[in-house]
Amino acid sequence: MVEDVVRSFGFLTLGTRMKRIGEKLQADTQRIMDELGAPLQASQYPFLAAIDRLGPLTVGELADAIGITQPGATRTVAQLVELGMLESEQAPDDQRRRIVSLSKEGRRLVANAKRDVWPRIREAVADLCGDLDGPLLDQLAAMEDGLAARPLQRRVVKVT
Amino acid sequence: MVEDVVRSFGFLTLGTRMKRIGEKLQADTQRIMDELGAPLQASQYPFLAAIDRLGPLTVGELADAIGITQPGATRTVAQLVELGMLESEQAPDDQRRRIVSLSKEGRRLVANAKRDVWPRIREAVADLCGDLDGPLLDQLAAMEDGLAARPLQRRVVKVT
DNA sequence: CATACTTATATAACATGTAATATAAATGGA
DNA sequence: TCCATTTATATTACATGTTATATAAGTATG
Repeated sequence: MVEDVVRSFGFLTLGTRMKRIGEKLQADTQRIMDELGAPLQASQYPFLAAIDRLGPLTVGELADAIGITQPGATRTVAQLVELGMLESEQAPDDQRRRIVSLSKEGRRLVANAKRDVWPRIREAVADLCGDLDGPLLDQLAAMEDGLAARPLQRRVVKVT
Repeated sequence: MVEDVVRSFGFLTLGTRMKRIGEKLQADTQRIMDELGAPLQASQYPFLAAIDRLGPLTVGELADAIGITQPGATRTVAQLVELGMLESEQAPDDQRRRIVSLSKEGRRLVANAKRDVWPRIREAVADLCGDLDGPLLDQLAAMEDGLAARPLQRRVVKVT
């Protein structure tokens, strides 16, 4: 076994390390959703959830709400419209803006996810890091060790 | 201002959020390095640092040490060889393995970075989150607020 | 009111990760 | 020893973020 230098370097490589943990969490989350029959990419759900929570939003507002750049939001919105989960229409007063809202199927998907999928993911992540405390680097180490010992999939309450 | 839903959703979107913070840290780190005249991408330094710390490594060992997949390591090693920072040679006993080591210029770059760049980055990140404590989500919020208030670049001790 | 600025979205080029698979070398058992 | 399996690296296709820039619509000023 080779030493994990990104862990050893501490604050110097914190960005790399947080990105790496985030990607691992997203990948595990994706597997949980696949098992539960959720038909989208994990990265696409924040768009549905944001509109479900805040109501119809423009592309720029979605980018802000999700914390990515506008071109990223434009692309994912286009994918979700293509998949029939979102609808977008020109704003009546300002032809530059596009108002993005949930389609009927999008609303159905969100309702199912809220009932069957999101609570389980929340619990699994809480199982991993809900009780953590102390310095940041220690918590990150605990998360990495915890994921290695038992990935998120095995922390999900079984579907009966 | 639109609500930051990734923050609001807590554990449900933790992966997205950690990835987002990691990317921001990397981007800020990149800017610091650019200002300090370090000529590589932030994501390439872990390769140099790993070999500096552990000695010559194979591609697979580098991937393990840095925590990425082997194809990612193969690509970055190829870039750094192309840039003249790394050298790779076939292992004498096993023609499949490539032993990757620092070139003369790579060693010079690491020496400079260790003296002038890495300590400053470490300090800047420590300034952001060295004193954090408590639950993970609170610490992440503090990091996001801290970065928004004063990016890493402005936490670097000025070069005299 | 025409022209210059600003704003919202789209597009292009690129960075950096992944998974799946190809290729070549080493290894082990009939 | 030969062939099947395993292992190490390379390649391909793709996901998802970025920055820079184009385009089109709104706004404001001479």
